[in-house]
Amino acid sequence: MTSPANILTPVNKSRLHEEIVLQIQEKIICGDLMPGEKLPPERELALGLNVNRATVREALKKLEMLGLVKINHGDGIYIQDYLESGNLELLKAVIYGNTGNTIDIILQLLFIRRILSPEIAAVAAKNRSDADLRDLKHVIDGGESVPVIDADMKVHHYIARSSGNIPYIFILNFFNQIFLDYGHLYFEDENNMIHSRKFHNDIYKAIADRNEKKAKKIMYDVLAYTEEQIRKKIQAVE
Amino acid sequence: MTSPANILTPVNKSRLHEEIVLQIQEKIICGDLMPGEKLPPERELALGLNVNRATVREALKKLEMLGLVKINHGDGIYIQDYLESGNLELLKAVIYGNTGNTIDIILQLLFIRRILSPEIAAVAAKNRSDADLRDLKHVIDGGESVPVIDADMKVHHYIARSSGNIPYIFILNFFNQIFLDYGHLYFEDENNMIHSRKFHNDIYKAIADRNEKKAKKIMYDVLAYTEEQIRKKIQAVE
DNA sequence: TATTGATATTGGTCGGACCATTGAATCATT
DNA sequence: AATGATTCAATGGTCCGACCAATATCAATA
Repeated sequence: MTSPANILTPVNKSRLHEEIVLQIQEKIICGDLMPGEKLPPERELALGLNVNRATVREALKKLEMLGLVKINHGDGIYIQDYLESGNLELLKAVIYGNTGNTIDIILQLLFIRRILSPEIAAVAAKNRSDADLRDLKHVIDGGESVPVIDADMKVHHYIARSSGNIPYIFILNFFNQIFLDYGHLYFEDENNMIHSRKFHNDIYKAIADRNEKKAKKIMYDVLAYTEEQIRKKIQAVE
Repeated sequence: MTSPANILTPVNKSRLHEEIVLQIQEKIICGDLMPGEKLPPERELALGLNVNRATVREALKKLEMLGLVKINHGDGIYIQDYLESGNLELLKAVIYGNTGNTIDIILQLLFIRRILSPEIAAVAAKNRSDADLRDLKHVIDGGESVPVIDADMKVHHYIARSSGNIPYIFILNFFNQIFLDYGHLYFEDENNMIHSRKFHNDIYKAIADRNEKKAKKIMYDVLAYTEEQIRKKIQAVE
């Protein structure tokens, strides 16, 4: 389980424009730059940041995509209200930033998942094709060779695919990206690992049997359990 | 309601790099470019597309953010499996593209909203502050002067804020961006407009009274109604 | 007063250069 | 033969300076 790679933390080989993104992002999220405010022109920004204009532009492009700024050709660059225009990519920045409310957001994310995923599991039980079922089985049969957290992510992914609900697949991608970094809070406990393995088998059976209600209940139970475990873990830390 | 602007369709003043994004995006989504495949180097792409390398880079930057490609310094650019790495921004491309499944995705989106939003409404009734309530009232009191669809979006937005659930706010932003373009399917009917106005008042009262169950039910009912109306509208078209 | 048109500002694109990282081939060491 | 170090070519990242294109501003005009 604890492979050598797990004790290492990736070095920060940030690109230059990434650093600029972070810097401006920070200022917007913490309120130094308010919605409606106009940013200095690219040329000035480049001068002030002591980088080339092309680099500034790459950064601005990303900020625009995050919903943090609006770029108007011939006019200028304006700060947007990210609560109205921000997307889930931006939420990552909020989570990984040092805004102090990371834990709250994780719990809110778990709440959303607990509401949404059981219903999707039911749809999956109804709509799944035989090919879907085979993919799901393949993941579960991977067994002990693959880390539980990876298997778990894939199980959810294939359930999503089975449901056929495209938007949910993309929302789930976001969940998974986050839980990749915070999943250890749950999976570092041996009992929870066993619990999840059992969940994988149980929900597979329910989906195979096309038992919608059972799939829904199994999904709800495991997510409620997960949520509770993480809550406890957090409280223990505080 | 039908202001002059509504009968006009915005001219396509697409930036050059946007066009490149669309072109490559299309090839990836339709399967011409498969996951794992390596894209030609930037210099070659620029040559082939007959544009400057800087322009290609801006396009690639966006494709990377959409989760469509992975850029490795010193190595190259690889196509990713967007079903595993794509985010909601990419979903927009799928919706507005000509993949033929737009309507299905809209209905799936409505499904998710119907599951999620009532629960959020309940939380909002519990957590709302007096300031939240004032904002909500302000939108509703805007009355006939503002188009129903705008008021409706804002009502949902302020309910989201009242709930305090940050991730939901960002997911809702996505919903709203889509419904801005497809909301006419619902709001072009006079009865539906009246229905929505009533909904605004009803849910305001429930939230003001901190009546969680009522807020949840009111939200569920209106979303179920909306969904049904849009379903009918679609079937009528076909 | 309202419209038009010139001008300045600002984002978008260009071409060409050099830097930084990676991967593969080569060579040296054991 | 296997392993590690070196070199080199390919490729993304950054830089510079120039010009194009859209927009805002304001003076000139009807």
